[in-house]
Amino acid sequence: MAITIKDIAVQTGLAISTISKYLNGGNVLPENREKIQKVIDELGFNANVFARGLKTNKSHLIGLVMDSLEDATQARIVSLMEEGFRRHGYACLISDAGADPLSQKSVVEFFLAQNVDGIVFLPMMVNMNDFEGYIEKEIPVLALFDKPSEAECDFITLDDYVPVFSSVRHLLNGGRRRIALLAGPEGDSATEQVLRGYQEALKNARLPLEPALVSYGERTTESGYERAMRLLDRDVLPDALLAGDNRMTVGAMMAVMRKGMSVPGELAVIGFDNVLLSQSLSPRLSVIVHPTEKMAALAVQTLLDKLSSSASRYCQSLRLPSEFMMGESI
Amino acid sequence: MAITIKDIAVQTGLAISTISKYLNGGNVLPENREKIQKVIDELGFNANVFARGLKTNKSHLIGLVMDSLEDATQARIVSLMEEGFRRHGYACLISDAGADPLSQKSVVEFFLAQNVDGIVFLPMMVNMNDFEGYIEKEIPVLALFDKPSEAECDFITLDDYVPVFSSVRHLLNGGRRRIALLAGPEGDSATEQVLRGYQEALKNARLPLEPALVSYGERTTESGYERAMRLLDRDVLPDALLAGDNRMTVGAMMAVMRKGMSVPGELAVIGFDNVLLSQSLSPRLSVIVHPTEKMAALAVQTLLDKLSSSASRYCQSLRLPSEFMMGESI
DNA sequence: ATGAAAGCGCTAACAA
DNA sequence: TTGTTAGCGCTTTCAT
Repeated sequence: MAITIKDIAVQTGLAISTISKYLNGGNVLPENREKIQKVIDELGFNANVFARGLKTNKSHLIGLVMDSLEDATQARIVSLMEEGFRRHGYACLISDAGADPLSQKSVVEFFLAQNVDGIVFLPMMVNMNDFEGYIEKEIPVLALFDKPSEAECDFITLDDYVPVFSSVRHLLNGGRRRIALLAGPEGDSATEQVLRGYQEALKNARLPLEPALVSYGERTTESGYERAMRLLDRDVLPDALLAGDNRMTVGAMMAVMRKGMSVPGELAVIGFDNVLLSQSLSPRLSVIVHPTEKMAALAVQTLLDKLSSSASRYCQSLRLPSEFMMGESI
Repeated sequence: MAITIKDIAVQTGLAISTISKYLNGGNVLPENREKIQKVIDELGFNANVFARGLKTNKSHLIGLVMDSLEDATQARIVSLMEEGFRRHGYACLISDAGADPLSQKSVVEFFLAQNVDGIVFLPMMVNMNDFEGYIEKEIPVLALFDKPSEAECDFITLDDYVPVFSSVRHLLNGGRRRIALLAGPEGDSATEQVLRGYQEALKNARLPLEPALVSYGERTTESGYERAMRLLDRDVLPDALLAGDNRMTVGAMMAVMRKGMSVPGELAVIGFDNVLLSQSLSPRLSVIVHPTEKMAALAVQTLLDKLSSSASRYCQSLRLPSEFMMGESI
C-alpha cells in the first residue's frame, strides 16, 4: 500500500490533521514543518487523489475536446496547454470528438462523469443548451477558435481578418490583379474571416470579386493540392494565390511546384502557419501565422483564474491577432 | 450536491449495498433491478469516481506519453486509442513529453500521482530502471513503436523491414540503380529497420551501398524537403527516391515537384503513410503504410486485458507488418 | 499551534 | 437476496 498521511503522522509523532494542514499551507511550527518534510521525502509520500477529491470535489483534471488532433496547429496548442496545466498540477483528459456536436456532447458527458474541473473546446461545436444541469455544474468552460453564437463562456478567438486584408492589399499594391483564394469549408467562421479580409481588400481597391478565383475545400493537404491544381489548370492563370489554411498551404505549395511556376515571378504565394517549412522553401514563403503559444498560454491562464477565484463568474472574450510574416514569395 | 447511491437507496427503499451490488453486476432481484434503474434514470445518477477510487484504488485513467503529437501518425493512433478506451469506460490523460527521457520520467511520475491504471508510450524513451517502485506499482505498461532494449513490458512494434526490402527490390527489378534513401535520425530503431531493408535489398542484388545516396534527417517536412533538394541538386542524379518517414515524404514530394522531375520517368518515388495525399497526386504515389488502426486497436485490447485479468502478468510482444501500397510512381 | 473526530460516497465482508 | 457496517485517506470543524 502507498504511504498515507497517517504514516507521516506516526513517523513524526504529530496528528494527521497537522500533516494535512502542512500540506495545505496552514500554520505549522517551523521545526514541525521541517520534520514533516523530511519524513515525506524519505517515504516518498504522495497525497491520495481519491481521498482528497472525495472531500474537496476537485479532480485537478481538465477536459480537452477537440475537433481534429491531426491538425498540427490544434495538436500544438494541445501540447502547450497540457504543459501549462501540468505545471500547475492539472492533468489533461483529451478526446478527439470530431466536428460532430452529438459526439462532442457524449464526450462532455463522459468528462463530466470523470469530474473534470474545467473543459476547453477547440472549437466548440456543441450547443450548451443541450445540457440541462451543465452550467449548474459550475465548471468553467473555455472555447478556442469558435463557439455557437449563443454560448456564454470564456472565448479566445483569432483575428485572421486584418492580416488577410493587409496581405491582399499588399498583393494589389504590388500589381497583382488575379488573386486566387483557397478557402476552408464554406460557412465555417475561420473561412468567413479570411473571405471577408479578401473581399474587403478587393472592394477597397475598387476591384470586382471574381467568384471563379475563390475555391472552397476541406482543410487537408490533399484538398489544398487538388483545388490549387484546378486553379492552376485554367487557361487564364491567377497571378497570386492565398492559401487560407495550415494544411491546404502544404498541398497548394505542392501544386505550385508541380506546375513549375516561378514564385513570385509568375505567381505570388501566401500561406498559413507552417513557419518552419516556409523558411526552408526558397523563395521563403510568406505566411500568416496563428499565435499558438499566446493562445495556449492565455487559455491556461484564463481557465486557472476561473478555477481559483470562483468570484469572477463573468465571461471574457479575447481576440488574438494573427501575424503576417513576410517571406520572398510575394 | 450530486445524486449518491444513498439517494437511490432511499427512493427505492433498498439498502445502499444492494444499489452498489446492482451497479457492480451482482445478484439483485429482477423487480429490484428495474426499480433501481428507473430511479437512476430519473435522478440522473453517476457514481462518484473519488469514492469508488478510494475503495478500489482504480482510476479508470490511462496515461498516454508521447513523443510528438504533431506527427499525424502518432496523433491518429492517439485519437483511435482514446476512442477505444472511452468505449470501455477509460479516460485518457495525455502528455507530449518529447523524446527526452527525463521529461518522460517526470510525466510518468505526474501520471502515477494521478493514479493512472496503465501507461502507453509512443514510444518509450525512459528507462524503466529509473523508477524504483515503478514495477511494484503493478500498473501495466505498453510501449508502441519502440522501447529501451532492457525494458520488460508489453510491446507493439511495426515491421517496416519487409515492405522496404521488397519495395527496393521492386525498384531494382525495374532497372533502377541509384536509389536514394531519406532516412530518419541515425540510430533510432525505425530508421534502423528502413536502413536494413534498403541495405539487404541491395546486397541481395549484389549491388554496392553508396553512402552518398543515404541521407539522415529529422522527421519533419522541412527536413525532408531540404535533404531531398540536396540529393536532387547533385550532378549525378538518383533514379529513385525512398522517403522513409511520414512527414519527410511530404517535404520530399515538394522537392521533387520543385525540381520538375518526371515521376516515374526520371525518378521513381516511394513514400511513407500519407495515404490520402498519395491518392491525390498524379501519378499516384506509392507508399508504405503503417497499420495505425490495427496498432491502436491492439494497444487498447492488450492493455484492457492486463487491466482486467491480473492473472496474465507475462509480457507480449507483437510485430505488425507495414503494407506496401502500389501507386504509379515507380 | 495541535489534536480528536466526523464524514465525503463507495465497496465488500459478514450477518440475516 | 438483502441489509448492516467498517473502513478507504483525506479535509475540516471544534476543542484544547
